[in-house]
Amino acid sequence: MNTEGTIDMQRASQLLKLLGDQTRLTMMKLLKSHECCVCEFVEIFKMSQPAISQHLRKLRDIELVKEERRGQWIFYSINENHEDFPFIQNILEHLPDQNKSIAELEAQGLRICCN
Amino acid sequence: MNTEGTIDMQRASQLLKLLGDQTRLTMMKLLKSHECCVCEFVEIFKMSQPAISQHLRKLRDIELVKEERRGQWIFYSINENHEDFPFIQNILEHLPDQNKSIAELEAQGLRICCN
DNA sequence: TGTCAATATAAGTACATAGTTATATGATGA
DNA sequence: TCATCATATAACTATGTACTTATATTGACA
Repeated sequence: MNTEGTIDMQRASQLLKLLGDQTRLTMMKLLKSHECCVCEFVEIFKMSQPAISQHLRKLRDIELVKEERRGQWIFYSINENHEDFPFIQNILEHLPDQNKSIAELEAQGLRICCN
Repeated sequence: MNTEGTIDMQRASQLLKLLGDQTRLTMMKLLKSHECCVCEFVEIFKMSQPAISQHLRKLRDIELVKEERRGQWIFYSINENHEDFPFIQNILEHLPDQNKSIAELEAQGLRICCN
C-alpha cells in the first residue's frame, strides 16, 4: 500500500490471482481465525498432501501466511503484518466463516493441539 | 450474496480469479467512474482489439459490466445491480484511481463522446 | 444497396496452473 | 542410530489462460 492507502494495480492483481482459487481462498479464511497445520488442511479439503503443500507455498512466497514448527507439525497462520493485510482482510470479511470445518475436525478427533 | 451479506466461496473465488488479471482489474476500476468503449481500451492498454474484446466478454459473461450501443460504438459500464457489487466495489476502493489514463485519452483527442 | 468502421468470434499457440506420483528432508522417539 | 511421521520438493501431465491472426457481424451512412 502506498501513502494514499491504495495498493498498486500490479500488486493487487497478483494478490487477487492467488485468492482466486477456492482452496487458497478458503485456507486464508480459515487461517484468519484458526492456526492450522498441513495435515488438517489435507483432511478438510480431502486433497493430497503435496497439493496442500504447494498451495501453502504460494501463500508463503508472498508472505500472506507464516509458518512455525511445533513438534512434529508445522503450523500456518495469517501474517497480520503484511503490508497489504488490510486489503486482504477486507475481502475475507465478506466470506462465510469456516468454523464448521474446524468443528468437524474436532468431532473426528483430528484437530491437532500442541500444549 | 446470501442473507448474512456474505458471498459463497465458489462464487467469491470465481470473481477474484477474474479480477486477478491486471488488465481486467484496471478495466473495472476505470469503469467504476467512466463509461468506456472498446477502442478506448485498445488505446489505454496498447493491446489488440480482439484481446480487449475477450477480456470484456469475460466480465460481461458474469454480468460485472453492461454494454450499450451508441452510434458506431459500444460503451461498457459497471453493472451496479450485480448481486455481488458491494463485494467488488469494496475491492475497487482500495485501488488507485485511473483518471490519468482518461486524461491522456482526452489530451490526445481520442476520448469518444456521443452527444 | 454497398462500403466502412467498430466490435465480436474462431482457431491456433505458448505459457501458466493445479493436480499427480515419487522422493527427499528433518524432527521424534524406541 | 534407525524407523517413523509430517512436510517439502521434484518431475511430470492435463487443463486453463491470454494472447495471436484471420474472419464474421453489425450498424451507420454515402
